[in-house]
Amino acid sequence: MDYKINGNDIIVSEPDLDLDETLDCGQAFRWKRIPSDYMCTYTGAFFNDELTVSQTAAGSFIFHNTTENDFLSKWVGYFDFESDYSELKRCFSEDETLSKACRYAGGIRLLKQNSWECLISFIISQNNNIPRIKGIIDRLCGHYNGRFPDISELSKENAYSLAYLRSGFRAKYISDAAIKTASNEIKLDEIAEMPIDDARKALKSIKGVGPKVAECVLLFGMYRTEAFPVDVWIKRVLAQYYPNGFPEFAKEKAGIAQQYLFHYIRSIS
DNA sequence: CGCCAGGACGCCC
DNA sequence: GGGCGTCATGGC
Repeated sequence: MDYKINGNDIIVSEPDLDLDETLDCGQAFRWKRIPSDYMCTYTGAFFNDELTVSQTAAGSFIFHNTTENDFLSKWVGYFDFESDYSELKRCFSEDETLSKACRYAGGIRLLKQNSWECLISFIISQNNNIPRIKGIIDRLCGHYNGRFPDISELSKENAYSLAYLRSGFRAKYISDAAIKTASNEIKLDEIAEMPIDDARKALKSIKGVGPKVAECVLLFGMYRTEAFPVDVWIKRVLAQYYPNGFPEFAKEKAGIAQQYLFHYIRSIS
């Protein structure tokens, strides 16, 4: 990853990033694409740090109105610029299906998101579709002047006071997650460091958090790349291409592989 | 209109 | 411990 400062912007060169593939692939729900003729531009946030970022036709990236300090301390980590995705994809390409998946959507990167926001977001995601997930999270943040509510704020709410979200049966789950986190019954920072099966068990003690949501929180909110969310699409991939199990060499980064496979299988189905 | 959405719960056997 | 109806809401 190479960058330079241009006035109030940071210009980044990074071949293994595609903004559409990364910011609109169902791992984060608050990025909005700005219509433009000549550039792909998104506005969004890493928890409560807002950003507007563009991908130029030439393939470089503009981090708008960003200081070098903010770029290095927040966005380099968020976009996982420290990891070498070329090397990762080279490694994945040892497997034929993964190789095809990497070629199909090789611009996906794993966003290192905020664990609290991820927990609430993926509780909302269950049995739901992406446009409606975005709508619910949009109403949630709209209620707090455009920022994501912190733990104590949301812990004061209940299923009735959250009716404005129109999140249906998920409202009571959101409330339970907030109350358990605010009371330190759930310590997200500690869970992030636990052996993965202990972390899974702890997350699933929250009402509305089952295997799939727990895995998403671990992967997207705690950067546990060995976490492997299994939904109907990934079940299909496993049955069709990996009847003898997922390849051992990719297990440490299985969650990133899952991102490529998810979009690949959907594109050919 | 009916089907389904990046599921989980509660209850059944 | 696997199978199944149910849970709100709205996109299509």
